[in-house]
Amino acid sequence: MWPAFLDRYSGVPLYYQIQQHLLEEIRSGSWKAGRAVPSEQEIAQRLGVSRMTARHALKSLCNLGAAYSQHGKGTFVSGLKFEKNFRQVLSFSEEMRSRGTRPQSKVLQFRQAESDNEVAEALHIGLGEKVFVLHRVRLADSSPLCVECTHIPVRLCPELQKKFKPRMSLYKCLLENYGMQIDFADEVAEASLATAEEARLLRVPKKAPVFRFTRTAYLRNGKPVEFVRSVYRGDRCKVVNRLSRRMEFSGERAKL
Amino acid sequence: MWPAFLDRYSGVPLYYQIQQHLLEEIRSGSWKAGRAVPSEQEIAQRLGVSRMTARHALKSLCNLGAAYSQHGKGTFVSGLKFEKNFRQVLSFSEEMRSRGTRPQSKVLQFRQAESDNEVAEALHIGLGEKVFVLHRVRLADSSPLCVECTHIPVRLCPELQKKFKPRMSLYKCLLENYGMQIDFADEVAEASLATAEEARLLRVPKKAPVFRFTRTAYLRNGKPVEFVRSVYRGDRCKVVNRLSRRMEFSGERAKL
DNA sequence: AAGTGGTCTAGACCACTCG
DNA sequence: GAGTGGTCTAGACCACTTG
Repeated sequence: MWPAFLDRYSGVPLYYQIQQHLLEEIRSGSWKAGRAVPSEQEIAQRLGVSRMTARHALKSLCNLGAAYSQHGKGTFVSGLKFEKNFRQVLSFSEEMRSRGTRPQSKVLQFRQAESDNEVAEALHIGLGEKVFVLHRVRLADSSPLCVECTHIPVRLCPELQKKFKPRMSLYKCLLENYGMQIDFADEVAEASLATAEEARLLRVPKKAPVFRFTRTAYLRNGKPVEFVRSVYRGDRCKVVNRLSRRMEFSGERAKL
Repeated sequence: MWPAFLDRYSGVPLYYQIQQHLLEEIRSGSWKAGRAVPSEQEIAQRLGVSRMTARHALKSLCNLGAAYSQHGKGTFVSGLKFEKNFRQVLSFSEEMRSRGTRPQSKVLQFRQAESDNEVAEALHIGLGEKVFVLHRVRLADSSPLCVECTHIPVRLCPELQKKFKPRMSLYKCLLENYGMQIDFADEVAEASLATAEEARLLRVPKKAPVFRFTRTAYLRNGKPVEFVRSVYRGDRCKVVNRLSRRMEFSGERAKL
């Protein structure tokens, strides 16, 4: 069926090479939705790996959503479209570029301030603790898309005002200067109407529909590093999400 | 440190018993954020299980977001709050009950129709193929929250009009009569203003802010079974999401 | 009965981190 | 160098599905 494509000396994990190979068959459309993927035993025999390694490859494939397993039956190609944009935590610049539009921003303010109640709670810091406040208008292809107000504890990145240049990506700046990598974020969206001030900045009529977001971004260890309030033009953006019905991620049964 | 709590004859997987035990320590607050969780070897030795089983337990704990691993350092308690409502695919009834409010709905229409372009594409059926159309106003504590228009292919559940009673949960009906269990859904939200008709049904002023959703719900194998258009009152709901920055789920490196 | 995925074992070598 | 997680092996038994 397949040639032996494994390279045992490349340093790339075997299970990952296998997963990528299977993924390629699925993405290319060679294997239709519902078709059985080779079983653990078949992979193990054909490729000369242990069954646990074959299993690892299949499980990782399922975790990607490309396939699903049924106890006693087999593992099957899922009917998902891969072209879909799965939503991720992207910085504004990343998000715009991934859509093929040119990101820009105009800094309205960049100052230190004391955290208010909402900010302190979101960032797990004391009420009144110093935070940087970065207030920006964000543009896509030279036309305003949103107004953003970012809060970051001063304690986490003391020299930020010197390190950060208006043109650069804030996330890149945090990573390169402080080793802080954003891993996930919690976001709350509300449907609302633009205030007079917002309407002016966004160049929309007063009381135009807008999204009002708050977002808290975390490191991998769960520590919050950024809290953002933003207002997006309703006519220029949609919020896309994938909701899971499973309580767990990869086949676990835990109740949280 | 711990007594031997494993029951090898209960039928409950060992890794799962271990995971639950660790989770309990974390949820109860006995183990603070950042604290090292027992290592794979330590668990294996103390509980008399193989290292792979201990590893499985820790990995599943990480997949839940309760901990995170660092190569060469250890596994640590994450700083996440568990009380947070992770968003799931819930039927309207489930979602309302989970918030402690009483769900109701008023059926405006329940008929067969031919799929339009958007419906056909979302449900992967032919243009014009028969679908059930269920048009409802949804109430929470006797006050209107949203207007919903659900589309389901007739082919998937031919007798639905006989099986479904206005008071029951549609998801429960699909599960009990057709064995179809919704597993996940893709949702698109827009910020918009209520039309005159919507305003009347929702009992809000004309041009009040609303969310406009479309939602496609899928089975575990990726087959779409339901497409919903809905309009929610902006003053009575928020959209909460957790965004991931990882491309993968459980530590994989695949690019999709 | 045969094939499948789910769990488990008892080892092994490696890369990484830290003192 | 000691401890950690990441990968891998070659077996094993089980529960589940299907013919």
